[in-house]
Amino acid sequence: MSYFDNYQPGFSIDCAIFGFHENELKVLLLKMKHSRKWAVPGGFVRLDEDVDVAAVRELKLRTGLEDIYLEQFHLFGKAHRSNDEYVDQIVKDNVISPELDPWFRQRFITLGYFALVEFSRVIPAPTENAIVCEWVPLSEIPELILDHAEIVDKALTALRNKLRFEPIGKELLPKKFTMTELRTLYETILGEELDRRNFQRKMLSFGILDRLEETRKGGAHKAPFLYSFNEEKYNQSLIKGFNTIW
Amino acid sequence: MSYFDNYQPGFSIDCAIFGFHENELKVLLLKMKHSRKWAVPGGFVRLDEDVDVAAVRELKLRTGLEDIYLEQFHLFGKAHRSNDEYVDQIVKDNVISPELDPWFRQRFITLGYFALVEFSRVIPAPTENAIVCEWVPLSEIPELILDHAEIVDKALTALRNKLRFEPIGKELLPKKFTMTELRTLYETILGEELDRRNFQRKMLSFGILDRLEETRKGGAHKAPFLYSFNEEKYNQSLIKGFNTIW
DNA sequence: TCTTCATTGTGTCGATGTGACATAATAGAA
DNA sequence: TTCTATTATGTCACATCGACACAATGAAGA
Repeated sequence: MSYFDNYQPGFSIDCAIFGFHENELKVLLLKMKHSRKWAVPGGFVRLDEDVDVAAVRELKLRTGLEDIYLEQFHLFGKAHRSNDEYVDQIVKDNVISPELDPWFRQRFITLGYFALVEFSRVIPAPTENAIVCEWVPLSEIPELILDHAEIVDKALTALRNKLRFEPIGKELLPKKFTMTELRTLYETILGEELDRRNFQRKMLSFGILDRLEETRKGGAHKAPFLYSFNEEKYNQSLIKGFNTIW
Repeated sequence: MSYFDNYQPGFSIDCAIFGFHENELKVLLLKMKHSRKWAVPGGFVRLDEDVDVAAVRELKLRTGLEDIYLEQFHLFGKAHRSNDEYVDQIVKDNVISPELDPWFRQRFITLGYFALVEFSRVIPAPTENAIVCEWVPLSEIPELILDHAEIVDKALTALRNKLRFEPIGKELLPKKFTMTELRTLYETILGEELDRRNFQRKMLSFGILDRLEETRKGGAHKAPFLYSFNEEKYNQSLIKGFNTIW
């Protein structure tokens, strides 16, 4: 049985998986131990499998999580985005077995997904010994294979755009969080500072947060309230969007 | 030479082409003369061709236009969105030649594009005798093949979302237009009425319109000013977006 | 225990934007 | 000339926004 009998030919999916930790936005990357370049997790689509289901399967494989926020953002379809030099290299590096050579020499197009996950729930666990799988801060992205740098870049842009019009955070933060943690997440994604007080006012006005009775103690300062997302209202906002011009 | 030697296997593109005419949003549909169901224009991607280029090629084929606004909006990848019953039917209807039977029996995924065109520039011209090609108002969409109803539906949603955050209209209206025509376009896409006076104020505040000296005479009423889009400022707004929450 | 410090919660104020509506202008029809 | 439909522009109360002041408070240190 060959890949050609089981998988959608010339088509792959790639996932930019984002997590938030220590005030940094990180992306999950992997590479073969002995190869130099990294890649975003990706895979192929079984012939009898929905494309979106294949993406969930790949995510589950890499993160162990199933209930993940996942969204298509772009199809990368340049004629020569994959090429023989690349395949020569991965053959030489024993990244793939020789039987797979013809499969990888197809012209490939890939569908990009971005995923948002709660950092602490994921322990990057290589599924094979030869694979390294790590959270990498966006500021320290190493050299990536093929057009994967563009994939990460476009995924981040898609995430930013999403943030501008919809609530985000339920997937990236723990259940309970402080307003400062939420704001820092926004600042990190947007790459700019936001006024602490105005952010709080605006965010609360959306009505998607519940303020809990608890506070988070531990710092040499006033203990901040903890908040959680109100599932129902959060989902309503997702549908309607926040701020529409018209 | 077979399709298998020349085209990306199991992959197609489909375009929902929108035009605006007589205060209605219309979509370009086509069908074989003797078949019952309609379809949105689509095609295959040559093995050495960028996917986006294939979409432009298909659009040029159907509309004669090359400088068209075109945007990917979704990949339709359900495992059984195409099926044998469908292929049986198009074979029976002589829509395809028998040699193409195996090609069409592949599992197909399709990338949806939506396109915005100035209605008057397009004369729907069937490229073959057996094909009917028509502008159809959104309110009168006939029965469509496969999941093409979903494709049109999702394309419209994408168009609406776009309208909410970016200027739209340059591609759908003639060079010169009245404020009422622009507003009607917005109302049509959004499916709701907008206050005439507030729309004008807001639209002008974006600074992407130039008011011309001319007016459009012809009605039994005050002649409205004509406007045109200011290319430079229009494109700036496209990049920055209009109204961002943060 | 009292003071100090860092950070949070809440409020204020002027500028700007928004929704609802009034009024004036005008091309063509009656 | 008058009437009518439609456009152009203005008004006004109110909401929202950005910038900032100040009080509250949990913990550390004197």
